Amino acid sequence: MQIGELARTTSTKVETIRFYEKIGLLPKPSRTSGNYRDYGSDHLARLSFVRRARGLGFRLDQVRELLPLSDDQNRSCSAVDIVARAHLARIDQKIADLRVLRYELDELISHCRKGAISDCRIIEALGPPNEAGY
Amino acid sequence: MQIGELARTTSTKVETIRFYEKIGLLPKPSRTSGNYRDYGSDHLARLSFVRRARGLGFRLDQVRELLPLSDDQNRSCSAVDIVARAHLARIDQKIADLRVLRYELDELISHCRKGAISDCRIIEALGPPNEAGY
DNA sequence: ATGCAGTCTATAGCTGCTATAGGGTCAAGC
DNA sequence: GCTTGACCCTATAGCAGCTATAGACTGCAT
Repeated sequence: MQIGELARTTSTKVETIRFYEKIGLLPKPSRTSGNYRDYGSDHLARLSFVRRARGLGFRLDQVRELLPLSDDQNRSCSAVDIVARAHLARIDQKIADLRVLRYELDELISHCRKGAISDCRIIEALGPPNEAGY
Repeated sequence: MQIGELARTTSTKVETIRFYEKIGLLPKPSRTSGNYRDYGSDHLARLSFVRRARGLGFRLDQVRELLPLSDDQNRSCSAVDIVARAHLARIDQKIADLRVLRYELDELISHCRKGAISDCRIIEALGPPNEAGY
């Protein structure tokens, strides 16, 4: 299986696969006589793992943490659980942050609509501390 | 006012201010005899604007869009409104995406807890499409 | 033989900073 | 007058996580 096919089956760009190889996230595959990368099912499995983990928002260093755990199926669950829970906490924090942001922005927009054209609340709120009180 | 003071009053790092200047987000200030940057209230106002907008999650190119609008107070509100609403929509989308993510991850974790040590659902779910059905 | 899709390496670019190296400036204290 | 220390200067490289480019080769069909 050459790189393009692997890319298609995992919805990954070719360059990304080569990038993962370069940073050691994917093992170097064997090469054909024409120096083309030749992948097997083990590469597919590993890349799928990486992509799924990335899709769940894990950062590359966390994926790196999870990878060896995926190898020995025994006793790994608790270790995985720790990483996953930490990640969940970060996601919750991010959601909370975005909600605050959303609220603030929504406030600004609704004031903008109500206000006269000449005094835009958004612009005002974005001004310096001493000019626009907030 | 030199750069350190401007940095402190706007909670910005000195390097960030110089960076903003380099990319043309802040106008070049005059220099003292010793080649130190010398800022005035206009710089303070503009940097405050940039930082507030960034704090609301606007990207730098959006801040660039908003900046000229902040200059002419008349007729700008609707233009600002458009940018702000687009930003709000993106935030909503991001929150929705994170919620889906959160749910998926939570599912995995709870199954992991319930399951036996040897079959970790998280690892399983991260496997390739043909090995772990999902 | 030629064309074209696919692959190769190496390198630079993206966003939004942050950090480093290696120097200059300025006010205070001895 | 000289040093110390805090501040400032420029230029450059680095971070994540890719993405894009240049310039060359391979492999298959016509």
